[in-house]
Amino acid sequence: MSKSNPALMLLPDAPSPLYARLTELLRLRILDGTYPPHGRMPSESELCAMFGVSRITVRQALGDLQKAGLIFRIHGKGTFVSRPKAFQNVTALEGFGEAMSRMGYEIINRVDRLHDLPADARVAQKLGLAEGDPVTEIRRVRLLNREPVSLELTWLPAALGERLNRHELVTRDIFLMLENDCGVPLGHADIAMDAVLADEDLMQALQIEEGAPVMHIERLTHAADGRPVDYEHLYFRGDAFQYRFRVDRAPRREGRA
Amino acid sequence: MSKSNPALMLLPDAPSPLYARLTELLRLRILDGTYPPHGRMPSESELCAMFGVSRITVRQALGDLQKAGLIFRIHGKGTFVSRPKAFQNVTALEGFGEAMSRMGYEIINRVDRLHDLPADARVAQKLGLAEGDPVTEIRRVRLLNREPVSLELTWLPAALGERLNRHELVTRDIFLMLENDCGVPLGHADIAMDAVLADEDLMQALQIEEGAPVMHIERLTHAADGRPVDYEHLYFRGDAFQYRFRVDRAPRREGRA
DNA sequence: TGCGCGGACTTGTCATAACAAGTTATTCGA
DNA sequence: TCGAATAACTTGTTATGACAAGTCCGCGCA
Repeated sequence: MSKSNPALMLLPDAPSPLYARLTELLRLRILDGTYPPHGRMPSESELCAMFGVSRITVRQALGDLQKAGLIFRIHGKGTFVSRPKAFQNVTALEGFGEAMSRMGYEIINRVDRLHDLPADARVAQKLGLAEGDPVTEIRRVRLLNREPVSLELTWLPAALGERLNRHELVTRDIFLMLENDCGVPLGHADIAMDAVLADEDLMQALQIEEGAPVMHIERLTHAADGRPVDYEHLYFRGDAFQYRFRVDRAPRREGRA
Repeated sequence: MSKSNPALMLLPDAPSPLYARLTELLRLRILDGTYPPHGRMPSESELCAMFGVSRITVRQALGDLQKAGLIFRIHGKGTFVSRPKAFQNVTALEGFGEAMSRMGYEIINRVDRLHDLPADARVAQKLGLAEGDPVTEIRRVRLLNREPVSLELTWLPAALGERLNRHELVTRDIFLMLENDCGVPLGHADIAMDAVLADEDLMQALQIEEGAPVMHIERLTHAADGRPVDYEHLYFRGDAFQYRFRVDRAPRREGRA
């Protein structure tokens, strides 16, 4: 019924779902100021009329924008544009390089080690393999503007690890290579962080003093289907790096204070 | 039409939305093993028939479970239970006490300080106030099973801070008090983490040795409308605590393999 | 003047219906 | 026997319709 609607025709690809196109269109209007921060958006029924779509479609689009943090809704009042938004969807699972290059930093990875070996008990358990199954072990030092900021130990199932290009490991994130080159869509990661003191190995790798504070991050990344695909231990210099992100409040189920 | 359905009647409160009750029921069945990890759940139409609800309701419930990471869906195949799931939806903005009590730990807060004072430049900037505007400063040490795990410094606009009950600060999270008692729905938080060494103050507060590693978290929590409402510096003992959470890969626009 | 009540908005929930699109197993034809 | 078409599933998308519940404004009554 909305095939001839000019507004939606403007969007790049007709094949994608209607609500997705509407989401993008509204996102653009928010970003370009058509709907200014803290301003009220058209009501759901107005949007239905404007774009010739049903309310269920409008609500799906608005729901996505809400999840992305661009708008918020107040029952009985309306839908409003969120404030400027300092940093957007940093909640998202993102490689360190992805995040840094998005901010304009230059990242180089020094690959210290890259080889296959039998999985020890811990790695096997995390990756859902049997002890002794072949895994690829990667040890990298990441340099941000020539300064070492982190030491990263990575284990992948060897079947995946063998498909990584050693040369590209210097500049590209493993995440991107897994998704784009290996056809493994990523789903989520379980993360544990704590603070530790630098040991001998870390001192050398990160060029810091003994006893300097280091942030330790254990990250197990899963494919979209839930299979664990990438197990990492990351050590960040406490003095040179901050891990920043944004978390959203879960939709509150009634009042179970 | 589903008023007489026995399955849904088992749930505590009838007043809450149907899909929410269905979500909880399915969550229980997943947790108690009725639907085992990696097993297939009943199809959407089967669930419709089982509970006498429409597919739109079933899909909303399943969507919530998916967001919570308990299930995943494959187009054309079915809906499946995620693996064991070590820790759940910790992506959500959640108070420390909320998270710990959910895991069965006993939390006590020792309130060292609670008073109003003029905001300094940094606090004023973060909270969007003018320098010198009154803010409430709270200093707490959190004890988990009698052991100190964190030192927390909190600043709130005085208008909000005055509505907090000092007595309740001992056992309840500020987040919950803001939402339930002050009527301030929370939206998101911007977080920065790094590792530092314990100074004199931290040594005493957390009963650790000098130079012990401490995880430092700066957190600026915003209300649903984007207004900053709660600025905190948290210091966690590196040896006694891990910050754990889960992040999801950003939904890939189009080319999503 | 002030208070309450209702009407006109808003978003939230839910039902019914249909078709599209992806997966799997079966069946039929070469 | 092997392969392709197909039927029978699945989840994904969308429309239409209805009522509930929250907010706000103004009208009328005391």
